[in-house]
Amino acid sequence: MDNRLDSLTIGALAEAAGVNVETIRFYQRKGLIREPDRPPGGIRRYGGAELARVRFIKAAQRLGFSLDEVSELLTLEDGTQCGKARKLAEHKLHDVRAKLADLRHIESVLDRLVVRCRSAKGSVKCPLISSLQRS
Amino acid sequence: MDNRLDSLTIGALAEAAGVNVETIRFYQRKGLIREPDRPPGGIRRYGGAELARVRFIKAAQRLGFSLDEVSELLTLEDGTQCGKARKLAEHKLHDVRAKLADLRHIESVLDRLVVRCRSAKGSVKCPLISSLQRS
DNA sequence: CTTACTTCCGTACTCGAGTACGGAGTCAAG
DNA sequence: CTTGACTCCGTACTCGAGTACGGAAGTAAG
Repeated sequence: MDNRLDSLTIGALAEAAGVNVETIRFYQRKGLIREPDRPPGGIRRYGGAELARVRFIKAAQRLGFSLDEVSELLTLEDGTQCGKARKLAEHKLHDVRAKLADLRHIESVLDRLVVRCRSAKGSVKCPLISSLQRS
Repeated sequence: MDNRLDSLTIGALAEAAGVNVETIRFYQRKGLIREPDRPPGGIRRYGGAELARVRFIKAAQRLGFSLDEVSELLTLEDGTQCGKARKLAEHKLHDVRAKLADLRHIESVLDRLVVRCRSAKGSVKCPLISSLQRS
């Protein structure tokens, strides 16, 4: 079919996926992508399947999944075990919401302090610093 | 004044600040807290000032400041350079808001996918998995 | 005085996700 | 057939914030 995509060197694969060669090798060591057989005394060739995998990994990472979690997702590649995939996503969503709550709290505290600092021109002590000293 | 707080061993200091002894030693190496002189052949004693510093560090960390940033904040301890402190806080607030935006986006994508997975009972392919394969 | 707990100190390890390095082998162009 | 680029492979390093280890020396209680 698509010959350009079926005999990629590791460099071409990396380029096509927008990652570093070392990243491909790192994923191989982690078992995230298959390491094609090496023709005796030659170099390995990669196909569209490997490219798709690297892209899958990157897409999952953008949603906040760690490589360990990605490797679980990869075992569900065929799309027939939606329940398991959903569980992983629900769990991640939960994590994300927890982080959001943390950050929102930090945002509000920081925002209040910044506002106080802005209107503290010449006040005795910096509100930010004294807040840190009190807490 | 408060003798209990003015001759703390490193262990007592750590305990009082709610951190590990190794953490104190680590902060000392980083120059975040002063290392009291060691009486010849004796052990170091810490005072309320060191305890306040550890607490300051922990409070700043809770607001998202890294130890490098905390060490900048510590140079403003006297509270007379509110402008500088405010700049640091504004910058951090900016970072926090950027992270919030990222996370909100992730949340919405993940939430949509989870919802689709829930109502995809028996559909041909798991929406989450196919989304990862497409992106 | 002994025993058990701390301190001191340097070094090394942890986690996560890569990145860097160096030497040997291979491949394609001129 | 040489040159330069690329691959292979193992090992080591990066960052951030600690944690762990191990041996020597100090300290407190009985």
